[in-house]
Amino acid sequence: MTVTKSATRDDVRAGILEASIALMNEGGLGALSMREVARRAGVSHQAPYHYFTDRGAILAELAGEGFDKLYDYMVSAIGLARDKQARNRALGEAYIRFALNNPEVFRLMFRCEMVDLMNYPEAKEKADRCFQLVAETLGAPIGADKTSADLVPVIAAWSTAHGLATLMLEGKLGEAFGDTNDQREEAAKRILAFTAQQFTK
Amino acid sequence: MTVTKSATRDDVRAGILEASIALMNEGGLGALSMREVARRAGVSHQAPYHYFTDRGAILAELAGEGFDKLYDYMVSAIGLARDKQARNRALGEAYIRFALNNPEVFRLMFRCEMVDLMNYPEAKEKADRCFQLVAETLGAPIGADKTSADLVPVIAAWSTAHGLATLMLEGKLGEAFGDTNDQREEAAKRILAFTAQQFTK
DNA sequence: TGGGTTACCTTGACAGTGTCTAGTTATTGT
DNA sequence: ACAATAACTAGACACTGTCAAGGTAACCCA
Repeated sequence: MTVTKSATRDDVRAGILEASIALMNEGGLGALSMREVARRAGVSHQAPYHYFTDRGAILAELAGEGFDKLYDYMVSAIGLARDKQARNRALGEAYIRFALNNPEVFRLMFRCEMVDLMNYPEAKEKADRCFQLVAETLGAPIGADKTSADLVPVIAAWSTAHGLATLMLEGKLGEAFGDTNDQREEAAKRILAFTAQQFTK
Repeated sequence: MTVTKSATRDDVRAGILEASIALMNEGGLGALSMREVARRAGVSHQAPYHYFTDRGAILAELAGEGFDKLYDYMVSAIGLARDKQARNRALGEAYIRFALNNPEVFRLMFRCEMVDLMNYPEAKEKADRCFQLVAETLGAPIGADKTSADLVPVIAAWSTAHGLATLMLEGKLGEAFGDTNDQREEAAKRILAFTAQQFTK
């Protein structure tokens, strides 16, 4: 029986991730430097390398956590919906809510030069899990691979939600839709509703 | 009458931008460092600061050029279309073609932490020009501001095209749609066509 | 109980970066 | 022709990611 003495390995690892998240949320991804992370975690500037091969590995871990969180957002949103149409709408709204609430992580998750999922299989699995959930919720055949024609509607819907989230996040729609996340989310609902209405006409 | 001696001011400025573009296209935005730009342009590491206040100003200039180029893509695509429906489709396709052909510039144009258009009015104007073109082509009332309900369809369509471009660019759709730009553009056409077909049903 | 292996972490160094400051050269207007 | 100004260079600073080498403490097996 090993009694925890001061800081176990896992504590250090967790501290590093915690510091990374804090930095990211405070000053954006640009503020997340290995040395500052180490400083915050109270370890030497080289300690993080014992847990993560390089900066990209930390980002990949954070992105993976992001995909898990997105998954949770979507699952609980779907759970509240009664019929198929409500589910579809809830899915898109959850996607955008996640993006607005976690802008930096969202960026991380969808920028291949920051986190190339090819190199981080466990993060890729989490991402794929999200995509599967989207595809199945929107009614694609189970296990349909991305080349299938069945997925055209899925990708179209995904693109709309993703594009809207991105444009809002990057301020390309101006502040016309409000400067609070609640207002922007409300605007997003209207736009998604319009799209959905066209689809089911 | 000033005879050009060796390299005029404008030449140097142009050389700096040229080197910037080359670096960006070769190694991505991360490879675009002030010092490397200067090295390529054959000037001291400090010379670029005489033309651009900082790294962000170079990026803003490149982004501005990007918006101009996007504008051209869209205008010439619209020109070839006969009716309204064809114009709408051509617009979205041109948007995606631009993104696929100029991935790095496209990223630059739509990432506010890299180029905050608020700080670069002339780049912002070029961006607004693009948005106006999109809005008017898609049939919004002339001069409608972004808060107007008339713009809901415009933003919905824009989101779809932008999201699709982004997801493709970042490799989130896998290589299922092919690894050449032509193949991907073809796939994008199918997806946009599906969306448009829903809208006009 | 002792010795060695290993995981964990530190310190030091290197090349690279953006940008400030100061200095130098060239061009221009009068 | 001369002073002012623009264009450019050189040096320095603090910062970055990461390699290399060293140290320390825990564990395993005799």
